[in-house]
Amino acid sequence: MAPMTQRVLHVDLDAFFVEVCRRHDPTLEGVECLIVGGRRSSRGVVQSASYGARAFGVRSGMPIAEAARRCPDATFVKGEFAWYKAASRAVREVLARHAPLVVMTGLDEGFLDFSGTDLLHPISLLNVATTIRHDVRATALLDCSIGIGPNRMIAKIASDYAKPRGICEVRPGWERGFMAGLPLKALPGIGPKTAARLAARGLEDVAQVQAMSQAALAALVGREEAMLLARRADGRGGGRIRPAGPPKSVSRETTFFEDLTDAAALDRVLLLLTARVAGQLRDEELAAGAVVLKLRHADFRTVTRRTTLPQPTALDADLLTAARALLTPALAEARHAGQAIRLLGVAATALGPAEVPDLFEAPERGRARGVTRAVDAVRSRFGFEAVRPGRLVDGTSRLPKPTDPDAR
DNA sequence: TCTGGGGTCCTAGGACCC
DNA sequence: TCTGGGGTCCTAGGACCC
Repeated sequence: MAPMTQRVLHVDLDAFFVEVCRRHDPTLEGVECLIVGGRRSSRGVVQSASYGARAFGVRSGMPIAEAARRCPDATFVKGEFAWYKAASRAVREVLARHAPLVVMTGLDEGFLDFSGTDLLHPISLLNVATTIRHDVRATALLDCSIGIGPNRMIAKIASDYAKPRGICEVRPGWERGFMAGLPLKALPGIGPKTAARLAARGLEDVAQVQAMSQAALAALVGREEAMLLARRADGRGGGRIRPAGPPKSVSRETTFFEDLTDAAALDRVLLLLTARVAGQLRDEELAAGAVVLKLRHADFRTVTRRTTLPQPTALDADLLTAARALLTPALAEARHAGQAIRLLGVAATALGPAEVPDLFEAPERGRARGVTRAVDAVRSRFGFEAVRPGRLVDGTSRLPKPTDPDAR
């Protein structure tokens, strides 16, 4: 069967984190330079900056300290993941009213697939996009930009081009012309490293790639990469839009306010991270087949250690045992290298469906399962913090603060 | 200026088996 | 005695994305 023409909308919310924070704190409504990511003195990076702050050169991913230097009068806020999630869900519901298939690819963006709809009755996607922008504004109190194109890649780049509060349509046949004006780093999958590697070979713009023969391009970057680059420069790419499957990994990590060397303190953090990972696994009815421990040394070198579990599990104790067995030697290596620990993380991976209780399992495991069910029940009513791991409860074993305790 | 947290996918080497 | 090659699983690291 011939592939039918794709018709795709990409909806991208404008300064999403910033605007959601404003809706939750009316005192922020008039603030021109608003930066979300953490307190002024925190060790974090900018998650999102208002357009006012962007005028000062503030960008997401930039260290907070740098943002504060560029925009000294900015207001810094942290925000709450739960707010973003709720706002994202509200937007998703609006989008779902307008398209047969909606796939969110982040909290603040999603694709709408209209492929084949024009066979039934021709519709103007420009009109649809205009209606969606009004609906999102009215329902979720947020602005968005929309890109329309014959495939995912084009629609996504078009929405970026339309920002803020705009709509950009690229009709079939216009792809090459639209792409010609872009730098290579605007292409999906071309990040800072690849862009630098291509630039070292004299390749910086899409137009250059378009003008080259396949052979000349292959001589520069190799046959494989040449084919990929040429395809994208031509405006083809993105693949089919399909609903996201189950997650492939679940992880929690934290960067400390100060680098740590104390093994006992690190173990307490490990306990908490593991409990959060395990809790999410059970929420989503998944079991882990392997555990990955992540350390970042003071010099920013990142080390991961992985181990396969004897059996799939979502129990705190199982994951903790595995994580601890990884932490001890990894910590010894760091100590040997004279490195304090900047970040600690735990991931569950090789995920599968929740384990079926084994009829012949050891009685302790059955008890652990029962206690876990009770803990989950309390948490589902009162939140994760309602039940804390035992070693974190007594006052002497306080968790090191991952974030700056000072107010902004 | 000093670098977050949550993910996905790819590569590459070594072990092990046939 | 020396020597294949393919397939799969496991692990570590890295690039990229939002």
